[in-house]
Amino acid sequence: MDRERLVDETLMLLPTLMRLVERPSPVETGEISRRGVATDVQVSPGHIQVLIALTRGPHSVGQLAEELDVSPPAATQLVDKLAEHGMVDRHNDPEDRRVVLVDYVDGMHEVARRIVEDRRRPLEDAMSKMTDREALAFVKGLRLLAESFAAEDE
Amino acid sequence: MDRERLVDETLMLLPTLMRLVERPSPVETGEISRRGVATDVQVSPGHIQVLIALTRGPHSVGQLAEELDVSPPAATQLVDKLAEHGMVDRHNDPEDRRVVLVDYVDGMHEVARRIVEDRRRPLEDAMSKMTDREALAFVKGLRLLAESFAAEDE
DNA sequence: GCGGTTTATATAAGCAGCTTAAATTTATAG
DNA sequence: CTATAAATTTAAGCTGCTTATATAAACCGC
Repeated sequence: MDRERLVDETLMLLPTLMRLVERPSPVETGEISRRGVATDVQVSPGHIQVLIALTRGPHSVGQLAEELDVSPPAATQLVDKLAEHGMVDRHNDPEDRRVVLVDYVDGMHEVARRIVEDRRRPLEDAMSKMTDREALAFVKGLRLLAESFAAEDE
Repeated sequence: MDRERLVDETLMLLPTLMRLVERPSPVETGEISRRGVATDVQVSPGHIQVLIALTRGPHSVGQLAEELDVSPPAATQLVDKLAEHGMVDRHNDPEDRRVVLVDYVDGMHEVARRIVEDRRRPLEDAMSKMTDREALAFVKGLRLLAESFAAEDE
């Protein structure tokens, strides 16, 4: 098969997709405002990642950095903004007072679920046009690509 | 099938993949320096997109902006940098002197091919671990996702 | 042909999200 | 009990985008 064409198409598609994903959707901020959170909230993909990670329980800043594959300062920043908007809370780990545990503010679990839900919509739309096999292959491809690029810079 | 899990995994994977793709690979800049172009060249994904687009012939700045789905100033910037490094050239379209046609500098076609080749490597690695069906499904997924996100902001 | 509008590009200013380097606080080890 | 290491934060800086504005060329109705 002509892999070369597929590779080139991916090289063209990926950055464009990246820009689209980053591009703040006006709909989204509208949705959020309707829920009583500040109108001008900017939920970036990184923030969504944090919100999703927290559904699996509280995380330290370092764990978040590792899970998202960003530097610790970047994780701090993400948490900062979510905390500003009252979505998450920091408290010290009693076991090791250096670590900062991040968790949802009481009651915000549900709000987070709905914010993530908004972000999920375009993905669900896209996946609805794939067969099960295709959807699985797509996610597998993302995983392989992430591994491959990660391997590149050691 | 459990699409919800796939969607969530994608929401976690995509931003991380984006960061990895953006992350300048030290190897790459080294490769480039060996070819006589300045050592500190930073070939971003956007620049790669331009180089690939130009393999299909000269493009106006506006055409590049449209093809990469970026604003015209962003396209100007991308061309600026490639021109600084002597990769591409601007000349006026004789048919319409407002449009700036961008094309490879004489002899740089081959250099561009090799620069793109470097960028292609991690993708080829990843795709080598997929079946033909999977590779096709993966690219189809990227296309669908791009369409879906593009549809979101009108 | 001639003013007024549209189109293609460029310049300017600004912002978001990352990075590395340095500072701070707490834990650990000898 | 001091020296070192680890977790987080602060600070500074860079890149790649954006919108708003400027400039030059083309087009259009008359």
